[in-house]
Amino acid sequence: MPELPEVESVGRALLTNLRGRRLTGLQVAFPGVLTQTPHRTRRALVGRTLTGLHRRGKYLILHFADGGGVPAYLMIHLRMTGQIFVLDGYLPDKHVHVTFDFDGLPVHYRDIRKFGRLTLVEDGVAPRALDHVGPDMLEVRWPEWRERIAARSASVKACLLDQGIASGLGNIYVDECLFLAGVHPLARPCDLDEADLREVLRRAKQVLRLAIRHGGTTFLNFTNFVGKPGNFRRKLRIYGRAGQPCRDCDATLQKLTVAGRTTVFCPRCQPAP
DNA sequence: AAGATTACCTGAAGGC
DNA sequence: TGCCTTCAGGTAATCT
Repeated sequence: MPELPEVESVGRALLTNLRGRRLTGLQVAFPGVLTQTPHRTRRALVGRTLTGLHRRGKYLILHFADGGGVPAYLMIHLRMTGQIFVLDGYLPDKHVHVTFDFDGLPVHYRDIRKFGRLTLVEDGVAPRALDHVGPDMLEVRWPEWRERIAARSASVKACLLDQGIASGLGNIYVDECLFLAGVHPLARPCDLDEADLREVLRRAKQVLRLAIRHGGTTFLNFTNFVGKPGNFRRKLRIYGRAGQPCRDCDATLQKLTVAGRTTVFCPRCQPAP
């Protein structure tokens, strides 16, 4: 399940391998993952050069220029099962929906559950399409964090999953973050003191940076640009470990549903609000 | 009007 | 070599 670190990992590889390359073709097997028709997408992008890329939360924004006019952008969100990769001798299966031809180098978009989207932005203002997305979690500083979250009365877990408050965390890293911060997932930000809110932000950034260094987490089917799984899974402190002992205090980790998601926490390290 | 719930998809896993 | 149910979780749309 790609969250910020997995998207970052894919983005870095895309930039390294494709910057300066010209898009010479675009094959679309399943148009549903595109926000515009294959014809329009092709017309907007084919012939242009990939000149840059940036990431906000779980979104990747690819910059395409043609040496003069208004640049075009392709915003990519992998949602649950999206993958972008290059593999030597790879034969696309039924889950490969789009293949980019970068001057002879095939780049595949594969997505088993078809939740992901490739959004074409032609007017040169890609950020406007991200207006509903909050700042990247790694960019948020304490004063902004306090302003955005302190008054909330939803569970802190729901707030961390809300990409409009800050973007990048998903279910795995939210649980890791709250465990490290010693904060119960059902606690409400409006009831927490500033030290706890500060700690939640600090731990969120810490776990994201650590996961980036390890190439992300592979739980089901995340693979990086060259088809390799991430290495962070063995570092996970509690995600997927309900019923097992806490690595810090030996208490039995518990499971409950918060904000509609499976949630694991330590009843001793994260006392009930 | 914020917070909660459901729809979108497919595949894996478990019960019988 | 089956059938059915449940689960996985990011986001948009829909509810209360």
